[in-house]
Amino acid sequence: MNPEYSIGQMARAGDCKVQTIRYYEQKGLLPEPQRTPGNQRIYSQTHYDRLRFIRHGRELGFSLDRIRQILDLSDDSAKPCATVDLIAREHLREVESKIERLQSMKGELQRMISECAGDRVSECRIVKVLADHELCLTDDH
Amino acid sequence: MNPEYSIGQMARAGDCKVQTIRYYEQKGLLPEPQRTPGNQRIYSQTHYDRLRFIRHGRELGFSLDRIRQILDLSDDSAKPCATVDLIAREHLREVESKIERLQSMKGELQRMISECAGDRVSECRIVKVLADHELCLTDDH
DNA sequence: CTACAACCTACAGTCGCTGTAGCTTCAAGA
DNA sequence: TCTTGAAGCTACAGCGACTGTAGGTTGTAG
Repeated sequence: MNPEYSIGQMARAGDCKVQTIRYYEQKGLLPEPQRTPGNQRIYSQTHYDRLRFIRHGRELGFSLDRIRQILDLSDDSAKPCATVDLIAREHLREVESKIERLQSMKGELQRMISECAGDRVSECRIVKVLADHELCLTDDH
Repeated sequence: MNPEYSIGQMARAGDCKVQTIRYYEQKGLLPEPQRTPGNQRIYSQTHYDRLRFIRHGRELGFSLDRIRQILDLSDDSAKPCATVDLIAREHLREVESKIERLQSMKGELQRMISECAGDRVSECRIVKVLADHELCLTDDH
């Protein structure tokens, strides 16, 4: 009745490698499961759900530490969820600032590439811009 | 006449740690500089420029390997710069796809956060969405 | 001469896995 | 029942790009 999963089935469910699951166990994110008489791990539905939780968090870019925090908080379902909210908001802010940084990289890269008309390295705009930060700053505005 | 720099001055110029410079040397990105009689590194203008080049590349998100490639190519100034162009274009593509992935993370995070109205973890939308990927997929469109 | 900052080497640790070596266990087919 | 091959096991090294630490030496200003 209670479903059981091998580590391979877990890996497929979580879209990750078998080693990743053992790594989560080692890092304390997944509790140690029971073993078969031959020492192989057997996971319960609880483990399965927890792994999916972790993997989804990872997909959203949460660090394992933050996922651990959220898991700890959500283990006690009576607790207020303000802290979870806070963690998520902080993470959102970080994602936004990463996007901003990448956007400005993108802009600079595009400018650099579009200006490369020379066919020798000695005239290459890309090399020049990389060599001299001022070139891209002064071009900027 | 020829300016010389200590490793500390280099670090300030490149906006990085002293260890980072030693690391670049170890990885073969910066050539080994001369030393004082007391075994301290003394850098020339060439080193200085090369460090700035590396650091600017890093700011633009290039890996050290790619920076090394570009440096190798630009050392021979007669070479055509098509390869440099190619590397830059490929890098741009990668930056763009990173942005896309982060944008979708951002969207999902915002949705998750905005829907969190409960005050107990047991009703927390954030915890629910993390636990059940379907919740965010079905909400998506 | 004395402080103290800056330098030196060598190595361990970070994050989140991933890969490898060398073994054992399990399940299915002959 | 035996065999084969996939899947599992432990233990550990490696990735990228640094960063930190320990324990020592050099350089410089007062």
